[in-house]
Amino acid sequence: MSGHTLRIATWNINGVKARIDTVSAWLREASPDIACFQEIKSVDEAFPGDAFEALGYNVTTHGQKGFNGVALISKKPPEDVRRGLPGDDSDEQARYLEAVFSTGDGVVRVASIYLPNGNPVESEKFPYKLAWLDRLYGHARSLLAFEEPLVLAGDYNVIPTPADARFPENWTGDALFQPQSRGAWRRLSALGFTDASRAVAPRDELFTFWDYQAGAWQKNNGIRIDHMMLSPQAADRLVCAGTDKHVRGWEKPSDHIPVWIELAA
DNA sequence: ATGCCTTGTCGCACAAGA
Repeated sequence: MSGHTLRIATWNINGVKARIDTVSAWLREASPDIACFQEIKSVDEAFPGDAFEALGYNVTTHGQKGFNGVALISKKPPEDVRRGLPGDDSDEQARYLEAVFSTGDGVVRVASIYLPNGNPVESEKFPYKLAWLDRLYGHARSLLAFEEPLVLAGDYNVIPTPADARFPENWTGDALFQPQSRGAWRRLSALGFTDASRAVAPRDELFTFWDYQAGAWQKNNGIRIDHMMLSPQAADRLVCAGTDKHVRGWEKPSDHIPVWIELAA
């Protein structure tokens, strides 16, 4: 061990154009080595990469018009960039971006994931979510064969357990808390991934999302849906984890907050 | 609660989010 740590974060920023100042302020404060963004809501050509490059970052995007879209912001340039989740060539939604980064101690593979919301459950959106979870399972299993530090980070749109919601009874009919969604989450975990936030703080609230509506933030009506899943080789290097909850109280906040880990590097 | 906010779109309201 060199004694250094690699700081990796994930944040659903809810629109990069509306969040340039907020995101820039957070990058200055948190100084992550790698940041995974979701819901950039921008095509690649319109992504304001200059603002982040001015802070010393490389910018890699996988966007689409209006909705969805993911990005990787990194102090070191990415290698082996993969855009899109394998398993369905007809899927045109930009929800998956993966790359490899060199560190002081080998490489780390990082994915920025924006899982489908899936509501309402009686619509076609819910089976799309479950199919996407199945595809993620298959791809994650294939990546585990590399036996390297791997971080699957992002907005999973899954509330894993009742402890991950302030009012779990309010979510029983929601796609985020359906038995099928939670079952798919458990199957992914059972492949051998470590839920970094829970591993470090088993009993804390650790909410990552508070709705803009009905004073959810003021009432602490939150849920934990942004997760960082670590391969065994990444989990072996886990030093600490946390959330930047104070960012939810800033001007023009996203409805999600940054979630981060530090890996020995 | 179909509501409550917020963002993006080429809008003069709407879809989507969670």
